[in-house]
Amino acid sequence: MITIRDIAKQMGLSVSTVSRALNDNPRISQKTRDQVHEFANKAGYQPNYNARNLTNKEANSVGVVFPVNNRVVDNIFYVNLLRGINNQLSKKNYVLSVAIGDTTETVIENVTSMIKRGQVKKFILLYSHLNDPIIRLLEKSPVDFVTVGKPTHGDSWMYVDNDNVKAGYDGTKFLIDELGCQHPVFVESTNGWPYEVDRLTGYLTMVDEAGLRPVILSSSETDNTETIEFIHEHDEIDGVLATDDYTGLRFYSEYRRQRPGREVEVVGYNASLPRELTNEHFHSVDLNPKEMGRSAARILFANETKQLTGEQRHNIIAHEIMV
Amino acid sequence: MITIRDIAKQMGLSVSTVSRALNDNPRISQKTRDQVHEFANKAGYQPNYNARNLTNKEANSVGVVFPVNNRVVDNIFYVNLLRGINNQLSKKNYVLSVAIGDTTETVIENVTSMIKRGQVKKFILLYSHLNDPIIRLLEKSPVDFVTVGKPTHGDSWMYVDNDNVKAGYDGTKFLIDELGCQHPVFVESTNGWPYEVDRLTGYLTMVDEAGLRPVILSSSETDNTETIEFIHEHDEIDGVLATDDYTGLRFYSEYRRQRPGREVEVVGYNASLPRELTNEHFHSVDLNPKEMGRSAARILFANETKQLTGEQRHNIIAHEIMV
DNA sequence: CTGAAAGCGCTTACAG
DNA sequence: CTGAAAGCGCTTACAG
Repeated sequence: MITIRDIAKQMGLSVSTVSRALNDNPRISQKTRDQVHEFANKAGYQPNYNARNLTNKEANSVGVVFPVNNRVVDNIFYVNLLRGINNQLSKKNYVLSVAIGDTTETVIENVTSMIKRGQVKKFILLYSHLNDPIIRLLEKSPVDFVTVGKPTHGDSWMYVDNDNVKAGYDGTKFLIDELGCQHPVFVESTNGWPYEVDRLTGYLTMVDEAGLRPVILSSSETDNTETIEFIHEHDEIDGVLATDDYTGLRFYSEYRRQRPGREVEVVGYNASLPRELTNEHFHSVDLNPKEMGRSAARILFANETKQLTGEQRHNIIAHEIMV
Repeated sequence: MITIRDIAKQMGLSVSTVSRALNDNPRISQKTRDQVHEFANKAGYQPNYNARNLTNKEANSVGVVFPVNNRVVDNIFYVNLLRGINNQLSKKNYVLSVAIGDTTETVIENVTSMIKRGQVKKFILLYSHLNDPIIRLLEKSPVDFVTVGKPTHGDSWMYVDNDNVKAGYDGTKFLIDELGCQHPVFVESTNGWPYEVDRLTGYLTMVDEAGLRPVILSSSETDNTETIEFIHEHDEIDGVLATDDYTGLRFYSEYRRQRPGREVEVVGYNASLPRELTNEHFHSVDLNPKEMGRSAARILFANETKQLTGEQRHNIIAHEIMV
């Protein structure tokens, strides 16, 4: 691999001049800068980042932390986040380092060594859980981080998120206005994730605006007796706003099993199911994870240039209903 | 962050001695080594890898390359590969750097800079495509790499894979022996991936052994008229061996649509669908991606210690039928 | 506008 | 068994 020293020697310049030229230091004449850049490009020069990071006490790497547990259907969301993040990192000559493991302990160790080794000073968490030990660790470390999903309360740290109240509202509106539902039920998981609470708020607002009656079902992933009971007790249901596609599809399957021949319209979230696995009664709100990833990376870099404050410390990404 | 120099000063030793002690150099007395290790541990010392890599001309990072295009359902497979890979990398104090992008050009650029910057000297490709430009690039670069999936022909490079002939055989056997199918059809994608060819071989062998008649359907992802025709022409079909879950579920859905009230048993591959999205007639062969990831990383490190040859250059991971 | 020198935190040949 | 010194490839204060 060619070094700055090689360039200097071949161009009859000093190492310092070449370094400054490559970094576009105004103290070097425009002419020299241009010449050096051209030479470097032709020679396919790339700075050795181990050296550069060592001198600058920097790290051209962003640590991307996966949640410990995740469901099969969520993976498309995470991979699209990766796509968005890396899209930005490449431009900045940064590398995307993932921290992923089966237990919280493994991930903590992983993250700790990334920091202590001086290899990572910026992190993106692909989730935002209450009392998450990784978040606590990052808070007291000399690093920057952004979560995907807002903090459970307050604006304690930087994040990207969707407007989940609006996403709940829009999904419900779609059920009522576009699909003609008169009795949409809100189906949530039993986890009580913050985004579920927000989508519920949006649902309630829209249902109220439409003069309809709200109905809520908490659907356990392991036990569907409650769901079955619910379906039998609520003959009127003609639409479902589910907090995610998986929950929606679980309800839908059970519904079809319990009431053969009848239909409900379903709106879920995440665009996480291939079209072929569902049918025309199934809709999804795409949260645009790729854009969320991009945005997360942008915030991280913006905060480096100049400490962000208030509103600048988070970004809300638009969602889109996939008909 | 504490450095080797800090330890040296505080222990009244020289920097060289501390360095050697930490690297367990036998030229340092066991006693000193122990003392240094203990001190370092207590102090939470972690070597600065930028410095270490610079001196050793190494890179404690493995580049993990995602395929450019992938289907929604494949992501669980990739994320599990990541889990397995990182499980090994953590032990070796290596970091997992992902290369992911929307176009081949982006990914090539990504990989090229990783190499030229001296940041990555080992790669794992999460796929193995014929005439893949990334593979060609890695072949002529001074790096090691392992693919997930065997080369299209020969043993040109290191890889991990499943025994897909056996996986095809076992899946078919399961349909016939356990589920009592007499007319299992082999459903493949129109891509002709190498693993599909192998699974077909296994299918044909088993069908032959059972004295049954083989039937093959190539099912396009975009146009299912052929599939529909096929279903109507083949009244006898009572089982499906699909080259992946997605293909299997697509066929199943179409089958149910075309022949309401009738059932077929389906065996797919990859364990990529949540249980709730399918039913008791749907089965999947789990290819154990996490173990594949682990194994890929192991090969990479083994090859560093001592150039692997022949059989050592690949690893076949066992599969398992999820009933 | 350009250069010589020091330093980032490591490792290792050379010396004792 | 231990240490002083050079060097990995960069950047930047200091000097001219």
